[in-house]
Amino acid sequence: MAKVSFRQQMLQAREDAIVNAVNRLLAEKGFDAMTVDEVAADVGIAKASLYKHFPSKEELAAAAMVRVLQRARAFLDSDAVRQLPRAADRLRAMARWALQVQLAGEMPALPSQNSTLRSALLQHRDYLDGLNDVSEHLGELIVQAQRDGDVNPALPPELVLYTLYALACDPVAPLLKSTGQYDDERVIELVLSTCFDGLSAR
Amino acid sequence: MAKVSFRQQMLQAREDAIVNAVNRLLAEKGFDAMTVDEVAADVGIAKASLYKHFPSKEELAAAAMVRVLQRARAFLDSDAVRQLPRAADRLRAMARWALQVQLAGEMPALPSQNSTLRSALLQHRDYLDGLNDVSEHLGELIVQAQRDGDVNPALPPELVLYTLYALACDPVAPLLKSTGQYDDERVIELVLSTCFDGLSAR
DNA sequence: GTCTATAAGAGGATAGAC
DNA sequence: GTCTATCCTCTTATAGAC
Repeated sequence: MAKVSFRQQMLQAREDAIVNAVNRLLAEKGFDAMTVDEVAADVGIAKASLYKHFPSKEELAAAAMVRVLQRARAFLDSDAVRQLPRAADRLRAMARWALQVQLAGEMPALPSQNSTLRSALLQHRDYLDGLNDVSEHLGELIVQAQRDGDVNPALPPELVLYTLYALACDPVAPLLKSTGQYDDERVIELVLSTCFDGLSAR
Repeated sequence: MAKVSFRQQMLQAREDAIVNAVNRLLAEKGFDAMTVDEVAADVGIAKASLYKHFPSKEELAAAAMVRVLQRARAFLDSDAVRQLPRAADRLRAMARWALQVQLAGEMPALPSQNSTLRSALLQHRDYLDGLNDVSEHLGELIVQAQRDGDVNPALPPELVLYTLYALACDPVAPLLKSTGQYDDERVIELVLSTCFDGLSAR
């Protein structure tokens, strides 16, 4: 009994290491440029061993996406967020979190265009569940923030949702950081400002 | 003399057709998913013939990027834009133009991450010249709009520039259009609103 | 479950005839 | 400059021994 549990722990640890590597590589170079050989080398095992854990490259990417969605959900449920009184503050905290993850090189990037990966993900139960879960949670916050008069009620909630998702993938924050003029915190403040307050003067 | 000119015209027309196909395919599926075979099939010539015109896949993509930058520059120089009194209005017109091109499926998409293409483009004279040309032009408009008090002067001009570039590549507008609830014009108005006025209520 | 070795195929690029 | 046919590399995926 204890032996089985131990083996499962080892298995879990190994798969965590794999997903970590995939996550990092997806953030760094994207799905197409990431090769399974690289993942194997990064984890330090043979490629064939990888395929014992995950049946395809698409499943590898899906696992990374599922995990980042879980992280997002966990952050939404965290005390740090729930203590914030206004829904708009919680949305902003979420956006800040996504930018932090992105600047840390841990935001796996999917091709926004149609691809083999996109169609694979759209049939992936865990991924869809995770995406729906986060989207519904955010959707409620958006509607609430609009009721509170904090988020522009003239905007369709889907637009607000899409805009927040886009924030996490946009190259703006990394580009701004790459100029070397601002530290991470300043970059995040600036990008949040353009997103929530717009480019126009107020 | 006339014969040579005619041949050059034919050559030019053929290369235009190629760049058109590349542009459309880049917009539809991106650089990695686009194959040279597809381009050749789309143009209606053999792949080997393609390589007589452009020496590599990267050069094909670069040609498409150069042309869209030329189109952007031409729009900036057009009467429709120059007649606008305020720099901020000209920036908004530019953003609107980019969204129209994107919704028309004519905005070639580059991988924002590092890739073979990115390094190739960074050594491509015509591309860099075109990009600098447009960026400088936009940069002047941004600074002027900030002086006018129309664009938030607290934002670094590079951030405004990057944000405008990101607008043209973001999946937000196509996604919103795909819901089928809004026509192109409405989608563009909504996205422009989030970009310039932000998500927060004013 | 881990390895080495290899199959299988896609896709960028080229040879050579016309 | 256009074609057909081919090369060759890279990459996903698997076979089979341990």
